[in-house]
Amino acid sequence: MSDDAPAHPKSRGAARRAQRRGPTMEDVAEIAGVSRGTVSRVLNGATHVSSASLAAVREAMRQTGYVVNESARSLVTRRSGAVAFVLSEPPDRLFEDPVLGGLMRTCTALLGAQGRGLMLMLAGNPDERERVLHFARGGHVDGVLLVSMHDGDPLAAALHGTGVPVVICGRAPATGPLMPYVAADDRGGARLMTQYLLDRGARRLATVAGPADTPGGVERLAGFRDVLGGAVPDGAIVRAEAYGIEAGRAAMDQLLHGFPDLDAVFVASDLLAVGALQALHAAGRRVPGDVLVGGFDDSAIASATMPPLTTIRQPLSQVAAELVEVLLELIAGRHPSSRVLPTSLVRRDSA
Amino acid sequence: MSDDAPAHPKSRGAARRAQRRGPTMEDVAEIAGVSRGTVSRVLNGATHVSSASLAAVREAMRQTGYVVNESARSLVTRRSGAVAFVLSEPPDRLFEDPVLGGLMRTCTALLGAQGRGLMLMLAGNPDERERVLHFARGGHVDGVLLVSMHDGDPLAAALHGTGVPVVICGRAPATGPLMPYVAADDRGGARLMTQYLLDRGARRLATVAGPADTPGGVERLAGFRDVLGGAVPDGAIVRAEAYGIEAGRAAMDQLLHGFPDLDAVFVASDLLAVGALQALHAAGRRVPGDVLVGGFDDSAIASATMPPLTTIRQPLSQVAAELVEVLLELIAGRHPSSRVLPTSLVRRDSA
DNA sequence: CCGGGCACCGTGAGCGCTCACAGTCTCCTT
DNA sequence: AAGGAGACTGTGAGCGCTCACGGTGCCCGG
Repeated sequence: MSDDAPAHPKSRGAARRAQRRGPTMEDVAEIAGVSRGTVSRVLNGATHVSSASLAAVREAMRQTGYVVNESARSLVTRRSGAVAFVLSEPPDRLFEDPVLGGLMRTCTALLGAQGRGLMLMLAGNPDERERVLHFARGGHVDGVLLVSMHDGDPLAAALHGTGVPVVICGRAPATGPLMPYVAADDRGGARLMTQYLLDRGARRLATVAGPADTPGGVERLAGFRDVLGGAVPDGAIVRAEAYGIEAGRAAMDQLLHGFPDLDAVFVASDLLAVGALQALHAAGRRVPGDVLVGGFDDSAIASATMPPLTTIRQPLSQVAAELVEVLLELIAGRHPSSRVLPTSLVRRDSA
Repeated sequence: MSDDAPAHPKSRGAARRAQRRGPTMEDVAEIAGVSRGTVSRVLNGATHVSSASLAAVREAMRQTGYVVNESARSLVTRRSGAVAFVLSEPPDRLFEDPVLGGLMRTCTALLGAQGRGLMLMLAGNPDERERVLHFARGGHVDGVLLVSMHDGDPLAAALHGTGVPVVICGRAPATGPLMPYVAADDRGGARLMTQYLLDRGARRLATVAGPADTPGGVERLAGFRDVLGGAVPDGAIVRAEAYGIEAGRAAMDQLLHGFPDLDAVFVASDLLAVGALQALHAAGRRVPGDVLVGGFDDSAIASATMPPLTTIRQPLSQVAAELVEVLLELIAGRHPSSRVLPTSLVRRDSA
């Protein structure tokens, strides 16, 4: 009742220090026998600091266990040190697709090495979208990595409107403001695979394409057509409803129905290919004996199927690296260009 | 040379406003004809605010597009509004395991609905670990969700030392300070599966256990033993090196070698089971004809294998929900208890 | 008719940092 | 020997917010 308030006004400083969370720059400065300004200088770059005071400050920091208060710093610099990783996808995509996990992981590691944090945000419904926008506008993040598979994503344009640097992973929306993107060469990869199937002796080629509103769905089909020219019979192209296993099975069933004597199929994603493999198996077709199957992504699942999937490898860690590089450039005020990274063929047993 | 500095000191306010990023509370207050204090009150709770000024402030906010500066707020409240999601794992785990992705996604969504952000952090090496600790100590996050599969993770103890609320997903380290955790009932699940295999007629049961330093590796094996009692022959237990497909294949090969007449195998994770299935297939054993195979996790891959995997389902979204609930309680200063959630059997074709 | 209570409101004092500026001190040039 | 160019350092003024405090006005009981 009597000891919970400092008795003397003069002891206020000490009391404050006692209840305060951690040491401040001021404390460090005092111990090191320098001023706030000098401590600040060693904190950012340490230019124009004598080696004597540098050492003193370092020692004082060590001794006090000082860690800089990022909020205070952000308040004045208007930089947050964080970037948002925005997933503009139907909610269950992340569950199924290991590709995204890898991307995220690599970005996090790369950003972390730069002392930056990665904030994960979903944008699967209007509420979430609004939150992302609010976040960006509020300056809580210095930049946004937008992973959007869908063309003409309204979020991309809206985000662009906030003035926050944005780089898109996948493909820039065909319409709307242009902003830098990083993507794997889907079309080239599809060409690679189609040609490979041809080289392996396929004569009755079919394809399971991805949804039409995704770059993968458009570009990979385009690559398939590039190689085959006009020689694609009716019924040899079926579009999957989504990128899941179920969708792949359904599409393959449909293909088997409409184009029964196929001897090879290019499937627009590994996950889809898993479903296709199941449908093929159920139909009694042997892979690769009766039909060759080529996938796309080289996701972790590709080597787990039976038989292991011949597929197109997306240079995922390179995509991640370029993604953060481009974003960092953007944040630094430069104007990096978009990048398309080459894909390559990974031969396994399915073709 | 002459027009880049304001001519009159008196115009400074206006110039500042022009170059300033966004409207501040002060601006909103001015427009609404009230004071900063009132604006602040409507921002947090709006108690003791007349409906007239409430409306005026709301309108002024709308009109100016005001969004609160979180850094300034954090600076004084010492709360950041973010929580860290720390992955204490070898780097390639996330690539392979869809379970983590789902957990992350659900946590992000749940946290987001509370207006909180989720910061993804890796802790796969000492550098990263140090970064996490630094982050926690710096008060950049209000709490930490530590996903740690390894027992006695030094990070858990270190994190506990920072005073930041921590909840562990998986299992609390047996040693060290006790902190709340949320886990699925691994042991119970393993019992469930083992009993099921027995009920299906298995007589020569074997198991591929997870690494010994993981709760999954310990608890699931314990559950297996619970049911079988002392009746487990030599060679019927093989420990996988890791949780990957390769490791599963290797372990199954070893089992086939040391315990050739097995008629059922309980594999400690779906990913491991994928490898096991491959090894079995390569050895010419049919599943489930010759040997029954049971997995664990019910990850997305379980329905993609051939045959689809009978497995134990972890209530992932419930784990996520409890995880954030417990953390939020902790942050609020309460003392929630740990939770263990029931698992269930999912019957597919492999057993 | 006056004093006290209550709902509402404005104000000042910071939170811990950065940045520009104004010193100080040393050393080199002319 | 005077002057200036650096190198180094300290200081003040905020960044935009919250929180405690001290006013107002108004209504009610005595």
